[in-house]
Amino acid sequence: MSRAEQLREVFAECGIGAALEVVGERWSFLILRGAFNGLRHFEEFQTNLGIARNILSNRLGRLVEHGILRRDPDPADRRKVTYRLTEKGRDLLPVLLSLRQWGERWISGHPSNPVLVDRYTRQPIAPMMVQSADGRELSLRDMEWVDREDLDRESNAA
Amino acid sequence: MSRAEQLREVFAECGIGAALEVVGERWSFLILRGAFNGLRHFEEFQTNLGIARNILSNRLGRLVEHGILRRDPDPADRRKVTYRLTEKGRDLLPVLLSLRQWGERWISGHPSNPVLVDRYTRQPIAPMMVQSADGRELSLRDMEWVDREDLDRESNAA
DNA sequence: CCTTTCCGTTGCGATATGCAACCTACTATC
DNA sequence: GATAGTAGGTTGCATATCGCAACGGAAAGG
Repeated sequence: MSRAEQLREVFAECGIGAALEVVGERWSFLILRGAFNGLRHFEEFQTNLGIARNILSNRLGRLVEHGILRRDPDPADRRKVTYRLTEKGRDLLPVLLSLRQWGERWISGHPSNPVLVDRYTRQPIAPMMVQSADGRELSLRDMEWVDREDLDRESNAA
Repeated sequence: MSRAEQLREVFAECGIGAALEVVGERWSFLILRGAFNGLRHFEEFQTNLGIARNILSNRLGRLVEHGILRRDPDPADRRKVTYRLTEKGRDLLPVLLSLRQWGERWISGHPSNPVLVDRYTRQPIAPMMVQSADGRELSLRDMEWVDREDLDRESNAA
């Protein structure tokens, strides 16, 4: 097995590694943040993020390849191309929000702008947290890592 | 203000960028995954992840610098150094879990091992989701990006 | 002593990124 | 319909980061 294949295994043996293979490169998260905030066109991403054009091109291509963004011609202006989130891409919102809330709390020290609010109550969304199946908030002390097979044996024994 | 300028402001201050400066490099998330799974020693990280030793040294140093890991001598063996998560580091759990769940759902297609369970009910934890302040699950359609000052004006007007 | 283990560091080649210039469609203006 | 400008790239080249293997000091262990 080649070194590259070994690495791929290391990355892929866990959902985190699998996810990072797709969105773990530099700029990918920032491009996605832009997409969630309404950026659609190449030039918008480029000027707003200050990313190098070749890298932006590469990242957009990768995100499209992996089905996270959809690439369509702009019907209003045939020079333009629109990049938008697919469902797979939109489903990354919890990742982005967790990261953002952590950054606000521990690095920048203050909430950033704009705020994501409940459209109807106008209240900012709640902090992301880990919850039990029945909705209680869990801290690390309340949790345990269990091998999947051991867990199956437990439930069979019960 | 032009649309481009509006967008520039949107991105100027954001916790995501701040967070990525600290944990956005290659391997950082995987090292943290290891730490959450109980890895403590340099050699454990190295053999478990297959990461190059110089890079591992660099990343551990950065994570310690930023207060995400604590570096202590091992009282039982003075050759050894233990790296453990600080509170700031443990607070990254929602990020890691969101990423992992996304990877399981959209990339690897199956849950990975081991599973994080509620210590008492033995049930796997719930999927990470975005919630309103009063605990309802929100989808993107239920939410809206609002400028912080506009939001303040809204609440004053009400 | 002598060997092994642990946590790095160093040198060097390979890969990824940044920057500027260039290119091809298409659009807008006159 | 010639000219200029815009959108979305590509290409060449410099720099930064990464991966690998070899080496080193300090502490166990025998």
